[in-house]
Amino acid sequence: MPTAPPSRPSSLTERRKAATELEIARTAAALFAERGAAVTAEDIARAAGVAPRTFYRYFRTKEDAVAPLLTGGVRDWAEGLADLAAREPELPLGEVLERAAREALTPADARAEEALEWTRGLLHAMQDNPALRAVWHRAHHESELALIDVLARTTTAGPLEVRLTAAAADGALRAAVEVWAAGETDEAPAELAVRGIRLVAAGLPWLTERRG
Amino acid sequence: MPTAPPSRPSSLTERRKAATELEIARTAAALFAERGAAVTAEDIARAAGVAPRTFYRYFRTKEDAVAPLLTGGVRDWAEGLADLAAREPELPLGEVLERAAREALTPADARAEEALEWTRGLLHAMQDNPALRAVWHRAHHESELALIDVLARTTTAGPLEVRLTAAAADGALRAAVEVWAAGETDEAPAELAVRGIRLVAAGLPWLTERRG
DNA sequence: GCCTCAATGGCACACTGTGCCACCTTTGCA
DNA sequence: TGCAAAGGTGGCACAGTGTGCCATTGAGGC
Repeated sequence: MPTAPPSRPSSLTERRKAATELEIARTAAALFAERGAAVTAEDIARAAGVAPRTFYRYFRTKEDAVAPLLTGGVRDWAEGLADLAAREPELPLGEVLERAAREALTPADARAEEALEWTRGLLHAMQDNPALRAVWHRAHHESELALIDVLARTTTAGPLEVRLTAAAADGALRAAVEVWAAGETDEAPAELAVRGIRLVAAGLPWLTERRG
Repeated sequence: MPTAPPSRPSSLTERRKAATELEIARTAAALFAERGAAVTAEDIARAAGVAPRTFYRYFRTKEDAVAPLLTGGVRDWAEGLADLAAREPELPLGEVLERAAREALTPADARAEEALEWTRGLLHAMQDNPALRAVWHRAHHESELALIDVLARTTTAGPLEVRLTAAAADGALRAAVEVWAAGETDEAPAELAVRGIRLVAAGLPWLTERRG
């Protein structure tokens, strides 16, 4: 999960802003994981050492505060695949999706590793916090839009096919992270995602097999 | 979209409650479609002829007010397929999904027809109203949970496969309704959904084909 | 060292959603 | 028919959310 392009050596002000944003995000994630939905924006602001008014300058809602830790992987994937699809016009789309997924879900540094660990706790906290889950869903919605855009430009598939493929591919990424976060497997998120994307491309045989 | 089991001949009080709920839902849908997100709970309440306090007895948030018109189809689908899977243990799961989808998305009466029409307007209003879109996504999240439950009980597929199938199948239903609502096709929602489910089961060839 | 500008925080405000209570209609029963 | 229990409704107060506006302060360019 690269999440940030090598982090250009920025000015003091910019570095402080980035540090504050990350501090708020960590604080919010910890509080949501610890106390569930019974956390106020003021709680987060105070614990992060900023004024409530400042908190809302960084994030539009209190749930949004966890986005930097929660949705980085999805964002990276959506951006990465658009780039890759343009850069390698020969590559089948399935492979574009796989490579971008592997890159986005393989932690590249300590920062990305930490975000992935927070993701685990946040996905758990979502179980009984709809507003928090909405952040997750919104990120995936945006990734779907990006996918629809790429598919519409690079295939001749019809509207249903395009939207369906976007939903299924994004669903594969989402399922991979959710299965990993639930502790239902030993595989790494990146491996799960690649496997999921291949399944989607090849078909789901247990839907056509006779049950019994 | 049956949405309501034949509507048992209820008491006066119950019929009034149902009428009030529907009136609020219609009012909310009309206001959201007309004015976007710039609608207050008080606006909806006043236009529907109830007190704000009463409004919040019917719905937890102002966006939830549109749920009876927006999410009926998805709910019917999720419930229908659980029933059907149990009732016809021989039927391949793909066919269970298809039949339930056809039933849930084929308007059964004027009430269902109306709801489907509102759905169109609401899906459009969602474009610039994240809170409204969250209602849509939450309904699909619940449908996914129902699907995961059915799949876990009736197949031997692993955790990734189960979650992935749930995401893809629900995604097919969602894509079908969204494509229809966007006016990108002449097909009916039910036909689109069935076609989508079959695609998911059989695989998506344009992901493996070489581009050009 | 000064000047500009952006980040911060305080304040007021509209709006959201809920607990509590008082009222009144419906409903069940004598 | 009369009456009491039950439940729907609405008013009120209140904690919390999110934003516009303005003063203060510290960083970065000259």
